[in-house]
Amino acid sequence: MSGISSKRSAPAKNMYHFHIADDHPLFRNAILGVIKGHYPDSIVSQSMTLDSTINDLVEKDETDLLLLDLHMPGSTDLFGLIMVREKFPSIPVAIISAVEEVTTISRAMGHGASGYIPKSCSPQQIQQAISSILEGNRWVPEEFENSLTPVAIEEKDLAAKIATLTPQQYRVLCYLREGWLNKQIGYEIGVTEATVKAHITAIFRKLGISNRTQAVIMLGKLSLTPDEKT
Amino acid sequence: MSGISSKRSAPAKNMYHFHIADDHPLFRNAILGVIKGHYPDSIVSQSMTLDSTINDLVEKDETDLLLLDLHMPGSTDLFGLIMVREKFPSIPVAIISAVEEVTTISRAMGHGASGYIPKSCSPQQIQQAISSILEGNRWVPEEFENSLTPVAIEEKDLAAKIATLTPQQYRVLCYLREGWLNKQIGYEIGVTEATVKAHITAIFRKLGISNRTQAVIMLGKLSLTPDEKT
DNA sequence: TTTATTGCTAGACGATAGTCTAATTGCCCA
DNA sequence: TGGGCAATTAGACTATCGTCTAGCAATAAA
Repeated sequence: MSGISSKRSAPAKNMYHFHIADDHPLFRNAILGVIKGHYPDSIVSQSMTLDSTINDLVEKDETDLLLLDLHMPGSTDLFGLIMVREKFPSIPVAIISAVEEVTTISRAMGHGASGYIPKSCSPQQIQQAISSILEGNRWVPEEFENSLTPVAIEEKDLAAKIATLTPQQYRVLCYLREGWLNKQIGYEIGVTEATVKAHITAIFRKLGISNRTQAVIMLGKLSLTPDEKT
Repeated sequence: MSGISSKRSAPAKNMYHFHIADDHPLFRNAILGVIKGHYPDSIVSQSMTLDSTINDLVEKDETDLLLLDLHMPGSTDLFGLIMVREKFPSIPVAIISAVEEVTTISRAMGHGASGYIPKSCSPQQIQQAISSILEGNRWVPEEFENSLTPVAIEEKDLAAKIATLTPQQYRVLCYLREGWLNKQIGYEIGVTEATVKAHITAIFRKLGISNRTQAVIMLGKLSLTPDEKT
């Protein structure tokens, strides 16, 4: 509408819809600044937990880019990425993370991330990464471009099993793996304890296990290097 | 007694007592070869699980060197090292591991290991490491000597809590964290299910948690990088 | 519309987990 | 030689977990 000269895409195409999922307010604002600076007309929604992220994305599946922190309540590892990629395969995901190790970056990209942006990146780099991903490319910091390795088979298998879970089962698993009681989980997601139990039984069958402890152990395989703090 | 010329120590001093704790038979034999080659009169005992390792060491606390694999039934992480160091502080521990990352080596050394021997080491290097540790030195591969970092405070705290556990509580925790049922654990260590429960309650109090799932989550903090396979 | 399927819900019931109390043993120390 | 004291053991009891069965709604196929 205003003085921005239109390129090949319609000007409306500059109105991207971003979603920032990060529990760190400072960094959320930093990302917001970069986005608003380069895409002033874009819509930006935010969430602070994995559970609420899923909920938000369900309501607006026209999201153009999800900026996902690897470390937030409900998921401090690759679980969140796997969940989101399965549930919303059409939404590109850019990982935002303080971890800057090849293995972590490789695993994230191997599980379907469209980009990996270390939190140490400059605003310029972040902007560059975002626009590149919006164009359909995959982006990692230059120094890692040629050193990515494939994901382990066992991890792929696990991801495949997780992918068969229903949305509600995902949500339950979010809290289960944090050590919550069924009663607490039920209260949190608004159903009876009995319902939670039913979901959990279904989860166990799909994962091929028989109790919640084994679930935690199994999902522990998706954990990152112990260096993450943010 | 026989033809070995005596040095400053009595000839009996060459009769060291080693203990190899590794569930990989091939590598156990490799280590055994190195030891028998260089210390032909030494006594070598072996174990394949963390639980049995503890039992063996109780019976013979005059062990001169424990060669401990970081990855065996009962502990696939730093838990075994922390346990052994607390229970037998006078026994030097040389870590044997396939993992060759600075962070892992730093953590192991920070938790009281006297040495860290990657499985890729040559027999010569292994022999060199062993004799150096027997002399009271600390040994890591040359390339890591100047790049070790201190252990995180949270990890030290956790180790301190684990250190307050009694021997039997350790044993129970070994199996608990692998997803075993109380009944199974009781059968394994030869006590009633009721007894196992009593131990578990005590463990929860010391760790400041309230159920076994949280125990698994908590101890998961001691896990190594996801690359270990051996 | 009918039929089948899938996901969400929840109650009933047996199994497992966790707490509380207490007896037994071995050990250190006055 | 007796106390403390810590560790281990276990029974009784309650809470939580996990399975089974089943109703209900939404969606897809016939």
